[in-house]
Amino acid sequence: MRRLSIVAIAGATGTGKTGAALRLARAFGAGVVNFDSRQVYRSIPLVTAQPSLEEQEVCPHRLYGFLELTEAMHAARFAGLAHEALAETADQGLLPVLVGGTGMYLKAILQGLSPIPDIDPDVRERVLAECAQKGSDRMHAILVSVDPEAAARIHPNDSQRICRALEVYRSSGRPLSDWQRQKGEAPPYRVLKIGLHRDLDELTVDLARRIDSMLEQGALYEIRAAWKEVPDRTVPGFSGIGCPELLAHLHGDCTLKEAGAMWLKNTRAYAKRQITWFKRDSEIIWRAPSDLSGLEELVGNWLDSGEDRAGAGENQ
RNA sequence: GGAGGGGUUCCCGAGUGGUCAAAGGGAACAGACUGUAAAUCUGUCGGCGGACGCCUUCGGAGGUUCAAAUCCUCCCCCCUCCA
Repeated sequence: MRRLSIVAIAGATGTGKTGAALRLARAFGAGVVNFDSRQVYRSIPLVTAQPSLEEQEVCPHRLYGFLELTEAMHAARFAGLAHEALAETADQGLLPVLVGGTGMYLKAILQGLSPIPDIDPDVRERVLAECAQKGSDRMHAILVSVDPEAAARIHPNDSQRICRALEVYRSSGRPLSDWQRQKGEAPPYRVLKIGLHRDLDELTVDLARRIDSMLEQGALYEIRAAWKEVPDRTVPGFSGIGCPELLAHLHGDCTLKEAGAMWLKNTRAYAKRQITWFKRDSEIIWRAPSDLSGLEELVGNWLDSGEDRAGAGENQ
């Protein structure tokens, strides 16, 4: 992997990351690489707030809207795709700019993941079935006996992580905690992390506005079409906020107004989780979306300082 | 006008003499997080104090009782039904 200089723009949903990225595209000739776990789905660009076609015309955009609703994504797979996309962007002579809101994906890209092998699908299915039957408490007790270290870290109610740990053990024959001792390899990137932060209450006002605007632009129509394509609510693509709410309305379970209220509530809660995640990252340089005036200077200086040290050619 | 039902902590909602600052859910706040991560999960959640505790709270005002959100009286408001 080459030593690329890349900019990462992080922040909660609706803080204007796309806009900030386009500023960099205009100023430096950048290419955007997504790191958002839901914006990868093809059939639901509006509901997942993918950059519009006009926005995507400003510069090359990668890893948006390429996946079928039925297909699952996960951090390791995404990181692999992102490395390719970053390299391709650099090959075009553009500054790669990672943009997104999935903290774990960004971490997987920038720090790497432990080299845990893929899980045998049969094992996975059996574990999930067993958990559904026995409940997370008893599954946790089982985990204690095979991987006490992981069990100590995972709460007995956290069925998702308990199942993951058990899957890894049963599928690979080694405890998850054992695998995780081997840290992932961080790529040799030189990274500038920029975070966009807004007060949550202020952000919520805009999130409400954005939902109204999505509905005006045909979010309901988009979901109806997606449902026609894949009439299954449990499919990975429909797990993004907005989908379950709109599907509930389409099935007559609630009014559109109620669906909108739920959508907003869930989006706000999600934004809160994103803020919690990113604020722990001490490498992030925070900016207010209302004042991005120094952004180009910040990035420009950072690029210059890197060239001095690493010499020419690192970026092309 | 008559007959019922109801007003509970930010919201919904349990609670019908003590074990009630009051179940449960939601919201909110704080947090965790290496392969589902827009997921999953945790803690706090009337005020003050380290705990024991003290103070304020269950529409309002009185009363009964050692003790009331819970019983009685009157008053205010809401809903349903009959007129």
